[in-house]
Amino acid sequence: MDQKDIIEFCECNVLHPEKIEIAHKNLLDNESISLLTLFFKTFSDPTRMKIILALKETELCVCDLSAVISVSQSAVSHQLKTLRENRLVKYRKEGNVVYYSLDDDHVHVLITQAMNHIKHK
Amino acid sequence: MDQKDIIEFCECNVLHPEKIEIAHKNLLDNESISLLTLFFKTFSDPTRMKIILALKETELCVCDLSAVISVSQSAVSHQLKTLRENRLVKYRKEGNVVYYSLDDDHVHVLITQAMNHIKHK
DNA sequence: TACCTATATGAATGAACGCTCATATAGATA
DNA sequence: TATCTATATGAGCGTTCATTCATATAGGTA
Repeated sequence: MDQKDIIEFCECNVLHPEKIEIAHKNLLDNESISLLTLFFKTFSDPTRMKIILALKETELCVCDLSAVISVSQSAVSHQLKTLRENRLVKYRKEGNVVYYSLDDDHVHVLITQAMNHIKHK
Repeated sequence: MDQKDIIEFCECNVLHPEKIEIAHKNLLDNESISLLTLFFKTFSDPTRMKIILALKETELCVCDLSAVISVSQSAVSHQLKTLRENRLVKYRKEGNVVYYSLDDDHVHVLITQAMNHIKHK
């Protein structure tokens, strides 16, 4: 992309072309930005976060989840749908009962790092 | 907390007390949940994500940022306020011009890990 | 078959939020 | 002082989204 094209958008005149060039190299394409922000958005809701924490060590049925995190069955089901769509949980059915578990072991590494960030501020 | 209190909320009856006890130990207090989800929420907006990426290697003034990520000055300023409040950026003033830079070197580790997660799905 | 139960889901509602537009503020300069 | 410019910010608007409520679905059991 041309410097000219990059700069065109701006409404003011205090521009630093060398810095802008460096910054521009670190940007990502829109598709990546979208995937990235949607991923983080999944972790930005308290109900979903509680579900993820609850499933850290053991599978739970919807009823268990509702009880453990004190959220209505319907709300839990709605959020489980979001977590399923983002491939963060998987499930198995046993008769009427659906057992959910984490689909990604690495998730808790991310959460732990975020906690450390918060603590050190 | 008593099993009885935990279970009270649930509307159904298929409960697994042993699993519930394990899950319950991994929950966090409401304050921690709130801090954690607010932290992730900061990364869930495309404009803020672009700002963070742009600032990876160099400081930029508001005008530079607006130009690099092609977002209006006003929108950039609004999002910078959010990033400031979450202590993700710091700034220095030089006359009229305000230079922003990242306040946390670890942030990009988190983003890189998130990217890896997405790629492997 | 009829009914009970665990889970899923559509619609409605209210709250949160990101943008635009207009304007305020503050530093620089004439 | 008067004005110009870079940045900040309040109000308003439209959209997104999490919850509740009502209901659908599907598996079990009598």
